[in-house]
Order: sequence, then structure tokens, then C-alpha cells
Amino acid sequence: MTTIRDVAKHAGVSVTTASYALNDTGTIGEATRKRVLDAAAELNYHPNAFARNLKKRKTHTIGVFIARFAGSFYEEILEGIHRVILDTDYELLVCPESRSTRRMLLHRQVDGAIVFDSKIADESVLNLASYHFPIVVLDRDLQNDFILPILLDNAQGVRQAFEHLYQQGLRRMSFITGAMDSFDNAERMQTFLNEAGKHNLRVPVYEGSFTEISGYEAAQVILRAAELPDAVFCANDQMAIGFLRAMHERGLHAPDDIAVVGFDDIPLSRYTQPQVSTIGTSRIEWGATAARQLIDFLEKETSFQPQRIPTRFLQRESSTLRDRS
Amino acid sequence: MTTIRDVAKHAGVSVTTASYALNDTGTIGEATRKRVLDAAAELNYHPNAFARNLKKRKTHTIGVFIARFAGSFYEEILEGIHRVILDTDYELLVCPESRSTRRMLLHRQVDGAIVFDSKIADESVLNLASYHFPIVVLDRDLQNDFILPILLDNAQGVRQAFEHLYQQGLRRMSFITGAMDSFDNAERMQTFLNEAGKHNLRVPVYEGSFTEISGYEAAQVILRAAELPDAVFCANDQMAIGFLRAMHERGLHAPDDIAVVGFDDIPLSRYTQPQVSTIGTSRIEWGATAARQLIDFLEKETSFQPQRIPTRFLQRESSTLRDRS
DNA sequence: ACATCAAGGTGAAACGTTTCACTTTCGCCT
DNA sequence: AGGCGAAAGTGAAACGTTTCACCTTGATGT
Repeated sequence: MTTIRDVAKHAGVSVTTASYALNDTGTIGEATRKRVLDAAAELNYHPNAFARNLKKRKTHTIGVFIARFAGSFYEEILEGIHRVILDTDYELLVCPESRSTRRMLLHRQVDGAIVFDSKIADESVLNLASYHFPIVVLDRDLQNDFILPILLDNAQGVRQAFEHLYQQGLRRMSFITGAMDSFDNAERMQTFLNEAGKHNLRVPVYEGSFTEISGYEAAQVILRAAELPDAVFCANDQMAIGFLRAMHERGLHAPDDIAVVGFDDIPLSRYTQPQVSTIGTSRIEWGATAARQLIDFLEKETSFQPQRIPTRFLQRESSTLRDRS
Repeated sequence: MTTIRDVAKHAGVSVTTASYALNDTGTIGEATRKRVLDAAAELNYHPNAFARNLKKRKTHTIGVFIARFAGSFYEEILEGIHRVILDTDYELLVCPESRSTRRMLLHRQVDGAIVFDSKIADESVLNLASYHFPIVVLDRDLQNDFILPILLDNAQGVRQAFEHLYQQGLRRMSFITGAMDSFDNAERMQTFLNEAGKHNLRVPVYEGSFTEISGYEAAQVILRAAELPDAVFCANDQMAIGFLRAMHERGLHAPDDIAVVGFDDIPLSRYTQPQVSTIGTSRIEWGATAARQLIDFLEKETSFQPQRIPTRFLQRESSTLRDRS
């Protein structure tokens, strides 16, 4: 490991001078600077990030903490964050769930964080967030001066979807939930049940977990019943797709037998047979908004501006009854 | 920022003792240890990762360097890497392309790296890799004691695909390339042209860039020609899907008018109309293999074992001629 | 001829840990 | 009673930077 000391020696200057030359700070003569740079190149020198960051208290890096990579879901959010980062001179670090809780350590390796991992306790977030370590959360409604929630406006889309189903005369609706510790799931469910309540509809609830297979399994229960629902709202698209698969296997057809609606507008939802009606949002915009707010806080020290990302119902085949006349 | 010094003072012990207690090393009495832990909790102490890592020369973290997140492609590789990491007590950091070349610094924040970003020059990789910083590359054929390429066996799948097309009597084949700086693209193209050469077929080559739109655009050129090809091989699925879209818009139908083959077996390829014939591999296994090799090198210091990830042709609708009798 | 100043450069402290080498205490064995 | 060793604890150096405060030199203005 070559250090700045080696570079200095090789260039025949002091460590201080070498540091100034390498960072283009201080007042160093052109000739000397060049000598240092050459020495650094020759020795294949790379500064030690730890030593550097220990001294300067900033890393110019933001960290994103997610649960996992699979699921087509994070991808666009990350892409949105990344696009914003590319326009700044910050670095981006994405850190998935890891075994050791030592992950906490990692927190200090970045100037600010974006959290989207329900396994991280609210308490941890509260403990860590501070003026020097602002946190944007995408998966919980937690807020103070240093914690900013950027959430989907789940209610908006769900209301539109309910309206759409109701308008078509559907009255026997069921709801398949996602993971119960998910904020989005909770809000989707609550809104849907609320809307139904306004019309005095009782909506049976089945528990899923946001995976395709859990939608399929919920379908096994639902489709075995004596009386089938005429509409099923799934808390995300993957479960809707699982549900459709189960229907298909039993010779049932959406929307004629049961209208199906999902949530998220994942790419696949447009390509299934039938195409899945769903509730969409721009996840790229979501990630970008989060990143922008965080960077702004870090840079210009503006304060956090809570906001909701709009969602809207996308009417597709799986829920659109043919003209019955 | 509370430091270990504060904790020590608060617990009435020396800094050394506090450190030992917090790390569960050294010989510290039960009572003292508890006192320190309590103090740390009370002060909401989190060790400074930089100071720590500066001293210990290991971070117990591996870094993955990719170009971007979008594309459904990295997702599974990352998932594979992540799964392996979860079984160890390493941490995982994923770092996409960023503006400043300062990213080099980041390199030193991890014990080893997995590189999948053709924007990173071979030279950089060569410069950085060392006994203390092993690198696994997924996108180039670079190799020495500290650099391990884990590559797709592109040739295998491409040969099978060519064979499939040829067997069906197709002779007027075209090739649409991906990004020209991509190793995989080069290998796919070379193999395809090679195979064609063996049968004295001349294959026109059109340049794309791995995106759906570039496949669509290449199609505009190809489909405008007087004589259409009877088969088109696209260097990845997204371009194949773009190509199919263009065909659809012109009322052409695969495979009857033109047989189409992609590469990668992205989830979508199974859901399009018609389903896309493609060449698949387990990207999860790919990522997992890379991670495993890297961790093994880091841990048990086994040396690197070069290997290729197998690929195989998946025959689907877009290239399978109906019985013509 | 002398003070002043800018330009170019340097020594050493500091960042927050870990860890080596050392000290003290005390119970136990012979 | 003396010696020994384990257990519990500590002081200080070290990791590789950055940066503050300072020094030297030579040119400039008066």
C-alpha cells in the first residue's frame, strides 16, 4: 500500500505539499505540483478513503438501504435516485439487508440516507437521524426535522380503482393483502375497506405477502368457496398475476368471472393475458424526488418538504367488463 | 457525535477498556462490560467506521460496481450476490457509475470487488487488483492472480440457436448487435458469424445498443429493404422485443415472416406475443458464483478458479416455424 | 535600505479507533 | 510466607490523511 508519505518522498517534498498538490488546494508551484502528480501516478497511489474521511467530516456520498434487489420494484426507484446523483458530484452506495446489525456502522460512511426496508426499525431511524445525518424514508410515515417521508399517495389510486369497479356494478369484492408490516399495504387496504364501507359493502380480506405465489395461494382459498367474488383487489401486481394464473388453471377468465386489479404497474402487468388493471406511479420520479430532497438538504440546507407521489388507476383488460348488452 | 472517549468517561473506565468491552475482545469483567454497554446505549453511541477501518485493515465488505440499475438485467445478478452474502458476515455495497472519477477512492472502502461496468477501463482494474484487493470481473476477459473473470459461455447458446434456425431451413439471417464495447456482445456476434461462415452464409450486421428502442430502430432499417431476412438474431431480448414491436406495426408476424431470437431470457420474454425464443442462463447463479469465489479468496485464500456460466437455447414461439405441410 | 507582502513550502496536531505491551490485584499452590 | 499466574484493566502508539499556523525567500514600493 503506497501512502502519501511515499509519494512525498518520491517527489522530494513534504507530506503537506503532497497533500495540497494532490487535492489542488493550498498554494503550490506548478512545477512542484506536477512532480507530485507524476510521483503519484508512477507509484500507482490511491488515497486511503478512511483516513481522508476521518479527517474531513464529509464523504460526499449518500446511502440507500433496501431489503433486497429482486422484485422489479426497487429497480426503477434506484434508477431514479441514480439519475439525480449523476447530476451532482455525490457518490451513491446501495446497501441491502445484511446479516450483522453492524450495518449501523455503515450509516456513518455516508452523509445521508434513503431507507426502504421495513426490517429496519422505526426506532433505529429515529436514533440515527440528526442534523448531520438526514434520512429520507420511503416506506413509513415517520417525520421530524431530520426525517422526511416521501410516500405514495396510495389512497388516490385505490379510490379510483374502487370507483371503477363499483361503477360497473360489482359488489362482491375481496382484498388480498401484501406483507402486513408494509406501510403501503396498510394504506391500500384501509382505503379500500373505507370506500367499501361507504357503500355498506363487506370485503373479505385474505393475507398475502406481495409475492406471485402468495397471490396464487390466496386464490386457492378464494376460488374454492361456494360463492365467488366478482372482483378482487390485490395489493400489488405480482399477487394479481398469481391470482390470474390460478384462475386460468381453473378455466376461469378475468374479467368475466372475476375482475382483477393490482397495484404498481410493473412492466409485466402490461404483457400478461389479460393485461392487468393496476395503479401506477412513476417510481423513477419517486426515487428522484427522494434523492433531490436529500441532496438539497445536504447542500443548501433547505429544510425537508413532505410530499406525496401521485398514483393513478390504469384501466386494462383484467377489470373491464365487456358491454353486456 | 459521541465518541468512544465519551463512553469511556461516562462508564468510568479507560478508552482501551471501553473498546474491548464494545468489541467483546480482551479480558474485561462482566460488570465492567455491562457498564460500558449501558453507557454506549445511553449516549446513543455508534462507532465511527472510518476510524475503525483505518486501524483494522479489513472492512468485511465487498463492493459491486455496475453501470446503472435499469434493465432488469443486473437485478438477478445482484440478487445472486446478495444471497451468498447473507450467508456470510460480510456486508455488500453496490456502487453505480458516478460522475467523479473519485470513485477510485471507494475501491479502498471494500475488501474486494465485483465489476460489471464496461465504462471502467481494463487498465484501472489491472492497476487496482492486488493480493489485498482481489477483483472479479463479469464483463471482460481479463485475468491474473488477483483478477478472476466469470463469464457467460455465450458461444454455447448461440451455437444452439444458430443450429435451430439453420435446421428449419432459414438461410437469410441478420444480426443486431448490442453495445459495441460489450464483451458479451462481441462474443455473441463472433460466434454467430462464425457458425454462419461454416455454412457459407453472409450475415448483415446492424448496430444496436442493447435497448428496446435500438432494436426497434434497427428494424426500421431492416424492414425497409427490398428483400427481408428470414431470421434475425438480436444480441439481447430487449432489442428482440423492440424488433417484434416494429414487425407488429407493419403487420408482419414472427416467426412466419421473420424468425426472431434474443438473448438473456429476461422475464418479459416469456410474456410477449409471440413469446421470444432466447438464450438463457441463471443470472442468480452467475452472481452467486462470483460472490462465492470472491469471498473464498478473501477468507480461505484459495486461488481463483476461472469458469464459464453455461447458457442454453430456449425454443419459443418467435422462432419456431409451424409445420409447413 | 528597509518594511511589506505574496508565493511557495513545511511541521505537527488532529480525526476516532484498535491493539501491543505493560501494570496491578488477588487467589492459590507448595 | 513467598512465588506464580490468571484476570482485569490501562497508556500510548499507530493507522493515513488534512489543515492550521508558521517559516523562508525574494520581489516590490517608498
